[in-house]
Amino acid sequence: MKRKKQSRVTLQQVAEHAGVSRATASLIVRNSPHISEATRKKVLESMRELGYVYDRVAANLRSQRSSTVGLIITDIANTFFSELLIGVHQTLEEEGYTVLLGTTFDSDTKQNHLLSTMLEHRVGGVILCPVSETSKETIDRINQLDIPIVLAVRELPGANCDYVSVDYKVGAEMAVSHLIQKGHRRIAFLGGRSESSTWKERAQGYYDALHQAGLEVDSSLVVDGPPTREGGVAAVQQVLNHPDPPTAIFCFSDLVAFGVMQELRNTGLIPGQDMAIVGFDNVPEAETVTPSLTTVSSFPRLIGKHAAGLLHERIANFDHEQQRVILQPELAIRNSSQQVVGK
Amino acid sequence: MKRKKQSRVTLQQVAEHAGVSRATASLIVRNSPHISEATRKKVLESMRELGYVYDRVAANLRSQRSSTVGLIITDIANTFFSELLIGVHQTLEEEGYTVLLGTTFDSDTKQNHLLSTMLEHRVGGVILCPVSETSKETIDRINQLDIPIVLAVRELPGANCDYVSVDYKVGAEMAVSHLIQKGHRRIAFLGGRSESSTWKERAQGYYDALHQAGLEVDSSLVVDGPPTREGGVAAVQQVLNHPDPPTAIFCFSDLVAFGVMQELRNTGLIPGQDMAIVGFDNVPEAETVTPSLTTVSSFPRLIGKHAAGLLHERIANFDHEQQRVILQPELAIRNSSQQVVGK
DNA sequence: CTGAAAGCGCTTACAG
DNA sequence: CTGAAAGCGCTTACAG
Repeated sequence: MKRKKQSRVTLQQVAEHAGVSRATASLIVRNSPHISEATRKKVLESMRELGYVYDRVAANLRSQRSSTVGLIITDIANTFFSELLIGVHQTLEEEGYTVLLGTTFDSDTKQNHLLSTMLEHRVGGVILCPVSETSKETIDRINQLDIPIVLAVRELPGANCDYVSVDYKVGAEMAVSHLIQKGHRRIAFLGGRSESSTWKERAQGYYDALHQAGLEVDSSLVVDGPPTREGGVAAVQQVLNHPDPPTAIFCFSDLVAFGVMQELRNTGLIPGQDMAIVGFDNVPEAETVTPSLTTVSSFPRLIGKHAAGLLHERIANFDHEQQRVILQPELAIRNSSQQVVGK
Repeated sequence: MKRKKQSRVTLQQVAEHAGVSRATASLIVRNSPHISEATRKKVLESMRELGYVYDRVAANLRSQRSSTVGLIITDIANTFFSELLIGVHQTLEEEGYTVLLGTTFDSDTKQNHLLSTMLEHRVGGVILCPVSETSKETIDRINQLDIPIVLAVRELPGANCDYVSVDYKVGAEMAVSHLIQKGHRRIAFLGGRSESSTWKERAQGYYDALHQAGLEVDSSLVVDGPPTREGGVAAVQQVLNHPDPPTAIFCFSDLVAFGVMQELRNTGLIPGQDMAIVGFDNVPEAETVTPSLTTVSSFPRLIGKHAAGLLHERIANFDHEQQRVILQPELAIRNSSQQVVGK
């Protein structure tokens, strides 16, 4: 059975069918109040009968508006980002936006490509979780087009945009101070890209906590790498071969922590008992893994909500002054860090 | 510093700047081969200088094409769906599509709303992971508009669409047969919405495996519920109060299994030792949880790839005959089911 | 409320 | 390759 591709029903056809002008029909789809109830009903009925579907794309083209927004993240397989996405979606869909999603997998090329595509699609704004080596030109390009952009999660030096994130430095400080309080003196910091602002801020918190306790930083206990399970596995291997190995590990993220715990088991060590572990993010899995993971809550869904809110404001008022929202993290203490060190 | 919203550079302006006609400029942005190298270079240079951004929306409107595709899933926080999303994205972005993402959280209202919005945005097609109680009207509506649609993960009775999924029945059979082989005679089936095709198929596999082993089905060991961690917690509570409790649990999904394991621990039972557990999906966490979870691999990323492939074909050739892709699952045997029952 | 006209930024088709 | 014209489906502005 061959089916002919029927063309879309237009507002013109609806108007004819209902016996009104196209202008009137247009007012009705846009919910104008200056229409008598009788006409409105008649036209809505015609739409239903003809199976009319509003063409938002044509409308946006004519009125120079946009009802889409781009969201670019680095890794959707990371629960942190799927939570952030939920926050963005919830807020933006309420406001009537549709979200174009792109995942960069931390590739700058991919990021540029995605941004171009989104701009070509006339997005009204972009929420960007930038890749580590994002160039300032990337942001400049968007600013020049006067497309509102909100950075989330990672800051870009010199970028002139709204920014929303969590205070990673304070989070790292909380985590490391907690370990120190449990008696640990040799604490490693594993995983994460050392180029990224998110890593640098955590590193700063890590240093600060050590200094406050009068401990020296041993840079051989700081090993960066991909912020993934595999990255955790690789990083912990390096540290375990250390002549004077650590007794506790502060991990860049929960994902890294899971890799670390897995690899510890592989080498016969029991995480939480032979080695204290603290993660970062507080993903749902952190609660259910064994031992349950002490970690820093970074509230990704809330980050998403705030980013969406800022973007919405910025779209409404482009010249609004630049805003920064920095959420305060919280330490969730669980079993992976409870053992007190007794020498 | 007030900035005036500058309007978009148009192809017309580019043409004028380069001293060619608008038609020629249009041919160049569309990579037509009938253009001399010199002209092409000149025009591309003008584009760069003026900061031209191709307006794909206007182009699509004129040419009656679409470069977007809708993807509707039920829960992005579920790794199964984020993996599926990755598969869809990878395939579709290669083909030049941009993905509009929507999450229904299993609400029919939300699903209808998302579909409407996507149709209004002129999507070229839709990949739908339908909510459990999707009405046939929902699909009819899309079919009437001649918008290609591919169903993924859940089948809808009577829906006249391409479909891609995993053979859940066979997967469930593998899981339950494995438990029977380990000596279990009382095996519960926990979690999942009993209205959904994905549940029914698993249930069928569960029944079949029991029958093949000459075991009777005890319907009090079958407890449905939300396909989430919380659902697992709730379901296992019911079964633990059973006068003749099971020795093994086949869970609707890994997520349910994690909830089950968590709750077992809460009640003082050791998962994998006091109670054998098998999950479904094989999410990354299944490997790292303790005990590591025996589970059925359902290859969500591959499902996504196939769904995207089918949609792409269907867009290219609307009258192509209806296709079904059913992937074969695999059992990943780990520690949560290794204990042999000795009475 | 209506009607006729113009225009958003592009593509298409056609005569040169 | 060019140029002028028409049109995708809508909104806008304006005279009635």
